[in-house]
Amino acid sequence: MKRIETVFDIPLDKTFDYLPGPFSGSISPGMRIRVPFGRQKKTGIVVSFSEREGIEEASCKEILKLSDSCPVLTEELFSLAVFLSDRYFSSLGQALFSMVGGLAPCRGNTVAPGSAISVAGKEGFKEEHIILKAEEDRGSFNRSLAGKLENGSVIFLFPEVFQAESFHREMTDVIGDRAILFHGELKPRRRTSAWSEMLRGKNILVSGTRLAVFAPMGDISAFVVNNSYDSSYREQQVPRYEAWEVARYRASMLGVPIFSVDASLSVKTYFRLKQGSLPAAGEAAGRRESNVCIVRTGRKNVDRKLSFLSRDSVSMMEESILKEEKVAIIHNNRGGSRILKCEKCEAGFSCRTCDSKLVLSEDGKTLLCRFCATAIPFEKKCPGCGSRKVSIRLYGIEKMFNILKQEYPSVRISRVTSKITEAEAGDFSLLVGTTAVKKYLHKHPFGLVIFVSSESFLNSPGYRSEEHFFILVNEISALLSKGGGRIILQSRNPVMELYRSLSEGDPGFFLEKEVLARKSLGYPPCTEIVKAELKGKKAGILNSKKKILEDYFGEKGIAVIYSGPSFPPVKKGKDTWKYLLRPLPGFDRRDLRKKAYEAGAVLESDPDRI
DNA sequence: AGCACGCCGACT
DNA sequence: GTCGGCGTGCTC
Repeated sequence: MKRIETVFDIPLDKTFDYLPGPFSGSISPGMRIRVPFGRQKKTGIVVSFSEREGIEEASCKEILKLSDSCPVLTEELFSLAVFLSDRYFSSLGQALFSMVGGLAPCRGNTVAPGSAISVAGKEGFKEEHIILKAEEDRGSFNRSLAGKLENGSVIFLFPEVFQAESFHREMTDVIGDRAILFHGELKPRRRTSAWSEMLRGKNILVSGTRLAVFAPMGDISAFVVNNSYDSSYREQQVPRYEAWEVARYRASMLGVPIFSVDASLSVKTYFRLKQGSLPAAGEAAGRRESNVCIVRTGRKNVDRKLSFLSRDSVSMMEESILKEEKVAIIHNNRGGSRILKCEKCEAGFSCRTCDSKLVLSEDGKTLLCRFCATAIPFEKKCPGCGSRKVSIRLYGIEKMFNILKQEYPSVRISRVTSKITEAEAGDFSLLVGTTAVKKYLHKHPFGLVIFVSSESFLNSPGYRSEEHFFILVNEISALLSKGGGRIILQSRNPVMELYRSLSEGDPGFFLEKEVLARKSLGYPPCTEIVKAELKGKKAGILNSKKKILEDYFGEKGIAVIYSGPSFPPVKKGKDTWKYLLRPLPGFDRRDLRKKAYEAGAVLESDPDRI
C-alpha cells in the first residue's frame, strides 16, 4: 500500500507516513492534509509518496481529510524551503509552513498543468543597488522596474504594510487585477485568494512585505526590495529568515535580477560593493548633498529652559516655527537612555580590550562593551581617570513634551511613540517622539528634525547600533532633501567617523571604518555569527544542557563570544542563557541544529540584536 | 511544537 | 498526605 510522506510545523526533520484511505487518487505533493498525530490532530504537508511496506501497517494511520484540493506549493518553493531550513536552522516542515501556514483551505482551483517552473538559467541573475538621493525618487524607480512585467511576474517588497498598500493602489490603477497585494496581515480568506491567483496567474505584480518573498508564481522575472537593509525583513519566528537574502537566493536560482531601492547604504551593501561582488550602481558609494548639521552639546551651550537642546538648536527651531515649517524632535527613549560622559578625560568610557564604546546596562550597575564580553561594575566614576565628574542625564519624551508645552504655549505640539496613534497625535507643528516620528516625515513636509542625543542611539547595545543610526539619519535626510529640510544631530562628543560621514554627506568614512571593525572583530557581514538561546529553570538540568552545547562547541572549534545571563543583561527572568557563536566557515549547519535541538536551544543566524 | 506522564518541593 | 511546576519522551 502506498504511503504518504508528510512533514509538520515542528522542529523535526522526520517525515511521518500515512495511508491515503479514500483519498488515494486525489493526493499530490504540496497539498496540506489533516491527520491524527499522537493524541492530537494536525495539518501536515505532503512531500512525497513511498511504496515502503516494511514497517508494520498497523502503526500507520489514515488521512482524515484533505485541506487543499490542489497543491499550494510549487517545486521551486520546495527547493527554496530546503535552502531556508539549512540557512536559518529550521526543519523542512517549519520552512514550508512559513510559506503557507497562514492560508485557509485552498479549494476549487487547480494549478494550470503548464505552470511548472521555467528555470531561466543562472545567466540572468544580477544584483543591483539603487541608492536614492531623495525619497521622492522611489516611486519613479519602482514604476520603471515595474516595466519588467513584460517578461513575467515581478515581486516588490516593502518594509511596512502601508508602503506595500500604497504602491499596490498605484499599480492597480495601471494594470488592474494583475496587481496583487500580499502580506501577513491579510485575513486568511483574502490571503488565500491572493495566493491562488498568484499560483495560477502570469505577469503578476506583487506588492508586499517580507512574506511576499514566497509569492508562488512560476514566471518570476525580477525581485525589487525597497530599503533592503530594513530590520522588518527579518522574520521573528523560526525559521528566522531575512527576506532580502531569501529574495537574492531565489533570484540566483531562477536566473533573474534583484534590485534594491534604498534610502541609505548599509554596511552589508557597502561590503559587497567593495568585494566587487556587486556592480556599483551609479554613484552608490558616492556623496550626496548633506542637510545634516552636528551640534556639540555641553554645559556651556545648553538652553536655559530647554535643557535638552543647545541654544543653536533652539534658535533654528524657533526660526522654523516662525516660517510655519513643521519641526520634529527625536529621542531614543529605550531604557531611559542614559548618557555617559566624563568631564575630565575623553577616553574614559572605552573598552580596554577592543577600544569600542562602553554602555551602561539597563539596571545602571554595569558597563558593557558592545563587541566583546567585557563587563565592569559601574561605580559612578570614570573608569579611565577615576574622576567623579561623570554626567548621567536622563530624559524622556514625556518630560520634553511637558517642558516644550510650557515654553511654547501657542505652538501646537504633539507626542509620538509607538503606543500613540495618529489620531491621538492630531494636528501639530512641533512633534516630539521616538523613531516612530519617521512615519510622519513620510506624510508631511518638515523643515527641521532634531536628534536630542545621538548617544542615546549609539549607546544602545549591539554591534549594529552605529549602523542603525547611520541608516536612520540617511533615511530622514532623503525624506527631507526635496523640501530643503535640515537635520540637527546633537552630540556631547561628535568625534567619530560616523558624524563626519553624515555631516559631509560622504558615507565612506563611516562605512570603511565599520567594515574594518567588523572584519577584525569577526562580525557580519564579514563573519557569520549564530545566536543560541537556551531556556531552563533548574540549575542542574540547565548546566547539563549547557554542557552538551559547550562540549560540542569545543569539539567543533566553534568560538563562544559570550555566555550566561550576566551579558548582555537578560530582562525576562534569569532563565535564559544566550550564546553568541562564531563557527568556522563551512561548518555543519545541520549538525549544529541537531545538537541545539537536543539541548532545547533556538538558533538564529546573523541576529540583528544580540 | 504540543501533549501526557512522572518526578520532587511546598501547601490546606 | 496531594497539587503542580518542570523535565522527558513521543508523535507515522
